[in-house]
Order: sequence, then C-alpha cells, then structure tokens
Amino acid sequence: MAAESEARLRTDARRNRDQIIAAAKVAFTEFGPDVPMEEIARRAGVGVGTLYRRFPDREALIRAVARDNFGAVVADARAVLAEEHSAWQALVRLLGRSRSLRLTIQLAVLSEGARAAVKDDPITQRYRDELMAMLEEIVRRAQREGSLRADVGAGDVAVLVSLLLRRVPVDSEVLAESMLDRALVLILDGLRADPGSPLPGRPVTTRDLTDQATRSP
Amino acid sequence: MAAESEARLRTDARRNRDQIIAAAKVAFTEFGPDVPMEEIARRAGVGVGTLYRRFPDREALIRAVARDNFGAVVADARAVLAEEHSAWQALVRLLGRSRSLRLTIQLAVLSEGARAAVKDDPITQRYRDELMAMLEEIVRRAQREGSLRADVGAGDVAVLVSLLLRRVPVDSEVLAESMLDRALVLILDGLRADPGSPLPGRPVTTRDLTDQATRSP
Amino acid sequence: MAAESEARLRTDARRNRDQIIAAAKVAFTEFGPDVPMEEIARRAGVGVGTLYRRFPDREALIRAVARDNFGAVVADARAVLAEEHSAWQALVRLLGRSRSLRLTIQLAVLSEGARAAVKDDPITQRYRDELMAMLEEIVRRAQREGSLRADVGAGDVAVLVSLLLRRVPVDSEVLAESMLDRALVLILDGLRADPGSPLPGRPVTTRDLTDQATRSP
Amino acid sequence: MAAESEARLRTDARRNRDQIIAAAKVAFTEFGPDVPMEEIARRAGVGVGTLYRRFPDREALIRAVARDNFGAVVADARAVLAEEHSAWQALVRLLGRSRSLRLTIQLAVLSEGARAAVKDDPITQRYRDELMAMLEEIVRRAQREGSLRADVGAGDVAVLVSLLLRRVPVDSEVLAESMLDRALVLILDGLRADPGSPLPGRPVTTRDLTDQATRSP
DNA sequence: CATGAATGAGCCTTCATTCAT
DNA sequence: TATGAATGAAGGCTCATTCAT
Repeated sequence: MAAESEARLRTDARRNRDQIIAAAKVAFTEFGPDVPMEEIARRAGVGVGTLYRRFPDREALIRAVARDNFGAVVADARAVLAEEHSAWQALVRLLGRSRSLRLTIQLAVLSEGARAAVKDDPITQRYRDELMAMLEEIVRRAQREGSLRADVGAGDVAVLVSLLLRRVPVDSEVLAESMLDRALVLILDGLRADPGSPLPGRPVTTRDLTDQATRSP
Repeated sequence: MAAESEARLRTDARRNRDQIIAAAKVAFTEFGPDVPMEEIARRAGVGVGTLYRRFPDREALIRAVARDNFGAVVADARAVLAEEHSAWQALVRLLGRSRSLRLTIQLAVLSEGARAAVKDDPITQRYRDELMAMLEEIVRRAQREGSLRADVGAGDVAVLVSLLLRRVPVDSEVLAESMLDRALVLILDGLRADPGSPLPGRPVTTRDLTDQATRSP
Repeated sequence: MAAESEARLRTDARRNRDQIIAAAKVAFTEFGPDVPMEEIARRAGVGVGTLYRRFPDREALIRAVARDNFGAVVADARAVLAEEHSAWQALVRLLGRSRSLRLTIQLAVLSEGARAAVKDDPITQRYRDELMAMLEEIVRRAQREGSLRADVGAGDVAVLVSLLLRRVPVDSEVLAESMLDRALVLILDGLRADPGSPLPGRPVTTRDLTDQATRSP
Repeated sequence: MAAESEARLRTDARRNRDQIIAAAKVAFTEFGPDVPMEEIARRAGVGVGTLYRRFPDREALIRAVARDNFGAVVADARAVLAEEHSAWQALVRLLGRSRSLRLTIQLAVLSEGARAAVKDDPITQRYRDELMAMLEEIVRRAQREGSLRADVGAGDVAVLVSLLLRRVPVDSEVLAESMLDRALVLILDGLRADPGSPLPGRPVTTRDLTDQATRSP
C-alpha cells in the first residue's frame, strides 16, 4: 500500500512537472522570460508552492525548459541525419526544421538572464555539443558532395540558423512565416557551392560558438 | 545678458537631454527596455527626477531614443544613396552599415511594449517610410542593373536586414562582428542575380512590413 | 481534515481581512483617504503585500470600508425603527446614533477621490438606498404624528445628519462630543413642528441627494 | 533712480505676493491643501522659485492664506455689527455670511496638517479672538433682547457656524446652496428663544474653542 | 505533498525644496 | 531678483520567494 501510494505519487509528481514545463514553454514564448511565476503556475493548474517545490527558482525552471527543448531538437536532427542521403537535403531540412523549432531555442537567447541560466547547464551543453557535432558532419559531407561552398564552416551555418530563429516583428503570424520561408531560400542560395564572393576571415567553427564559457569570466 | 543666460540654460538642459538619450541607448541595448529608470539616470549622471522632467514616462524615453536612432540611419542611408553609383554597391553598403547601426533598430523590436510605444509615433513613422522608400529605389535600380535577383522585393531585403540586426549570442564582440561579416556576404551571395533557386510566394513589399496597423485587429 | 485546514486557513485570512479593514477605518479617519498604504498595513499587523492581495488598490480598500460602515449604519437604523414606536423618538435616536457612527460616513465624503471610489459601488448604493427609504418612512410618520415640521423633506434631515457627521476641529474628544450633543438638540428643536420660520425653497427629497450620477455630466 | 527702481520692485513684489495668495486660495479650495506648489505657481504666473522666495514652505503659504481669509471675515463681521441694530438680525446675517465665506475658513480645517500650520500663528489667533469677542457680544445682546435662547453660549453658536461651513457632498453647486439655505433656517429656528428642549451640559464658551493650544501638547 | 497566504525588496513616479543661471 | 532645472526622499504597486496549514 505504501508502495502503491508512492507510485501514484510519483505519477502525479511527473504529471505536475510536465504540465509545469509545458505551461512555462507557452508562457515564456508569449510573455518573455519575466512572466510571473504565478501565471505559469496558474496555467499549469498548480499552486506556486508546487512549482517552487519542483524548481527552486526561475533559473531552474528556465534550465528545465531549455533541456526539454534542446532534447527535442537533437532528436529531430538525429532523425534527419538518419533519413536523408543527400547532405545538402539534410542541411535544407535542418534549417527549415530549425525555423519551425524557433520557439524552442528562443528561450536560450531570450534575455541576458535566461542565457546566463542556461549557459552553464551541463545537460544543455551536452545537447548543444551533440547538435554541433551533427552539424559539422553534415557540413563536411555536403562540402565533399560539392553542394556546399567550401569556404564556410559549421559555425557559419550555425550563425545563419540562429539568425533565422529570431522572431520577425510582424503582427501577422502567416506573413512572418512566409517571409522567413523566402529568407531561408535566399540564405540557402548563398550557401550553394558555385561562384560566390570570397568570404572574409576564416571559417567559423562550432568551437567559436561553444567555447565561450571558458573565455568569459 | 538675459539672452545669454537663457542660452546657457538651454545648453545645459540640452546637454542633459543628450546625455540621457545616450545613456538610455546603451542601457536599453544592454539590459533591454525594462532596465530601471534609475540605472539610466545614473549613467547619464543625473537624478531620476531630471530624467522624468524630460521624459514623462518610459514610453516617452523609448520614443525619443527611437527617433534619434532612426534619424541617424536615415541620414546614413541618404548619404550612401547620394555617393554610390552602382545600386548593388549601395545595397552592400546599406546592409553593412545597418549592421553597424544594429543598436539603432533593436529598440523598435526589443519587446512588445517598446514596439507599441514606437509604432504610433509620427516622427519615427516618417523616418521609417523614408527609409523604406530609399530601399525600394535601390532595389529597383539594382534589378534594372541586373545585379539583384528579379524575384525579390524591397521587403525581402528589409527582412534580411532585420535578421542581421539582431545581436548574436556570443560573448566576444569581435567574434560576433566577424561572424556577422561572413553571414552578410553569404546573404548577399544569395541575393545575386544569376542562378538562385525559385523563391516561394511573391516578393515581399515594404507595405507588407509597414501596413500592419491597418491589417491587425 | 482537508476541510478543517481549509476552514482554519479561511479563518486566518478572514481575520487578516478584518484587521485590515479595522485599521483602515481608523487610519482613514485619522489621516484622511491618502494615508500611506504602508501605514494601514503596519497598523493591521501585516505586510503591504497582504493588503494588496486582499484589495487590489486603494479604491478597493475604500470601497470595502465604506460597505462595512454603511452596513453597520443600516443595521442600526433597522433596529431603531423596529424598537421605537414614536417616530420622533426614532428620529432623535437616529440622529444621535449617526453621530456616534460619524466615522462611518466620513469616508464616503472624505475627499473627491474617495467619493468617486464609492459612488458606483452597487453594494454601497443598495445600503444607501435602504437607509434613505427608512429615513423617508420616519419623516413621513413623524409628520403624521405632528411632531416634525411639515415643510421639511427626508433630504433636509439627511443634510442635517451629514452636517453632524463632520469632525469638529477640537482637540479634546470629550469636548467635541459634548458640543455635538448640544448642537444636536438645537438642531432637533429647529425641526420641531410648532412655530418655525417659513423654509425657503421646497423640501429636499432623498432623490435630490442620490440622483447625482444621472444629473451630472 | 535707485529709489524709483526699488519702489517699482516693491510694487512688483507686492503684486507677486497677492497673485500667489489669490492663486493659492483658488487652488486650495479646488484640490485641497496638498495641491502641488508648482500648480499654484503656474496659476499665479510666477516660477516656483519666486513662490518659495515669498513663502519659505507650504505651511507659510497656508498661514498667509489663512490670515488673509480671516481678516476678511473679521472685517465683514465688524461691518455687520456696526450696521445691524437688532442683535438677532446681526446673528442671522453673520451665519448667512459665514456660509458664503465657507471657502474662506475651510482652509483652517481642511486637513490635520493645515490646521497645525494655522493653529499657532499669532496673527490668525488675534483675528480669531476678535471674531469670538464679537460673537460673544452679539450673543449677549441677543439674549438680552430675548430673541436668543438663554441656555446657549457663543461657543454653541460657533459650533453651529462651523458645521455650516463644511462642503455638502452634492455635485450641483446650486443644489448645495439651496440645501444649506434651508439647513440654516432650521438651525436658526432651533436657536430661537421660546420653549425649546433643555440643552444638555453647560453653555459652550468661546474659550472652549480657543484654549486648545494651551491644552494640546 | 499541495496549496495559496504572507512577506518585503524593488522599481516607477511625483513633488517639495534647493540652487545655478 | 526671477526662473525653472535638478535633486532625492517618499509612497504606490508588483512579484519572487518562503512558510503555515
């Protein structure tokens, strides 16, 4: 009986946790990372107390949401990599997908505070590393295929992705989507192998993007 | 003598005003539009009271900063247009310049609240309209030159600009600059006339970007 | 058990609420309707946050105090009406009582702001209507008895009551009470049926006092 | 020349002072004793600096306005006393007049703070003393005439006056006036010599009203 | 454990008063 | 001397977080 109630408790707890994260995801993207904790609790259908029992403070909650999101992105990328034979096609899908997962990542960038909360989280870091590794592989393969310009690094691609992740300040959601669809194609065209202008500097590596923790105070 | 003291007073007041706007520009881009007013005042070297004497509330300050910024961008664009004979070169310089004026525009997009504060300001609107008109002219000329793909509208270009305006979440400022330099070239390559994939949808016009007030409920 | 804890919680919350209203009553009459919320909270022995949790803003608190006060007056008046057989005696008691309930009404008159906060509150309105109805009945009965001058309306009596409600600017509370006791008798003598000078104008009705919302722009 | 400019200066200064007091009178009765000093300065057509040069702080301004007002009331009362042969008529005019001078006195009672500012001002005190002396004389004469009940003191009359001074919380100014006209007559009837009820306590003297300074801490 | 009440720090804004011009 | 700009203290209100039930 004790076991049974414990199990049920755990089930409940898990449900609570999931509901909170789901509510937080929506609330964060809707109101930004400063949305009142009570608002999140309300949407999750729990009291603030419960929320704080699961996540000791706002940062912890942000971290949890970030992990959840990154995990999904990584899973997605893995699937794309497994299915797609042409590296270029994989790249195209990855970029398109990224855009559709924009909300996901926005969190990690939403504000200085949120970024700080996420930056040093080991789990999110691991996800990011894995994501970068996959991106590097795709870039390498695409360049070997001859479909991707040889003078770009995986970091360059990541930068373009991150640009596409941002919310366009347009009131209509459909219009925004359409604009980004076109921007994506334009950017892909810029990545094509053929002529192209000479790129300034050296290829940006993924380490350029991830080594910051070491560099920053 | 009265005139002199008046003039001196005005000078002082003006200096204060300018310092406040300058401080606000930095503080806004550093901490977002919710940065404490006291922080801005401190950086400007004045008391909060002074700040509030010049700008009745946060919105007024945001509006003032936006005007100031937009004005600078417009002046810059005007100069570029006057100097550059090749429309493509004008476009290149405009995009590069925009990036350096990133701080400028971020404000208008920084947050829902900030956007609302700026959206209905007639002066900012006028600047934006003028900017869009210049962009349209450049796009038209570049397409006539044959240097810019024919299937993009000025709105498409504006979207790309706005993407480049965002801050890259990298701690090192130099690194960020370099990354954006490369991203800019990649994007420009995507805008080149020749090959190019077929773009989905129809060209985005500048009206698509500015008519929102009319369209949205 | 759940029920018990809920009940206990409610008890606590209710106690807090009551303490806040009690403290507000005193503070309002002591310092006026602009007394710092923190002062009220301090007197109630709670934090400001608690005060604001119960009453979203100052107006809400004023409204609550007004309801509470009016409710007590109405209950009192009802009792007087039930007990007293002579209408004149009822009137005397009502006027005397009113004075002792001065604090009660002051709120509704204390300042423009406070009045505005209370004027449109439906519950206070209902109380006021009931009070006026009772006053009208007493006046009618007293005039039928022949004890009250025939040329006054319930509104005239209400005006006199409202005059007696004001605080006399005397430092000693006992002295003030005694002065008002005498003033009350003098005023009652003026209301007596017999001699009396002719009154200017027409009897003031209770509608003259309550219909203001309709009349004013 | 120096003399002339000095004289002109003094004239100007005097005009400023008068304008400020006049503006303050209006502003105080319109918004209460907490009206912003800048508002008063604006209405007087001077800068705040000038206002503060004349009146070192708000209390000083309140005191000045109170003196000005009391002075007018005293002058009025003196005139009434000189003109009227019947003491009862003098009393009637005094009470009616008081009402018309209501705004005048409200200041001294407007709020705790204002009262404190005025209470210890020697000039206002002298005015008040003179006013009370005149009232006492009228009461004595009226009682000798047989027109005023013998059991009231000048203090009782003063209390009634002070009751009539208050603003009736009615939106229409005309309605308020009419109500007070009637209330005045009712109160006068209560003061008439004839029967009347026995008054509780002893006659209130004017000292009961003025000795507070000595009594209060 | 869940709940939601209580706390208090923090930011916004206003205005009395001072002071440079 | 008049002006109005600058200052900063004070009060309103909101929320993150803690804790009693």
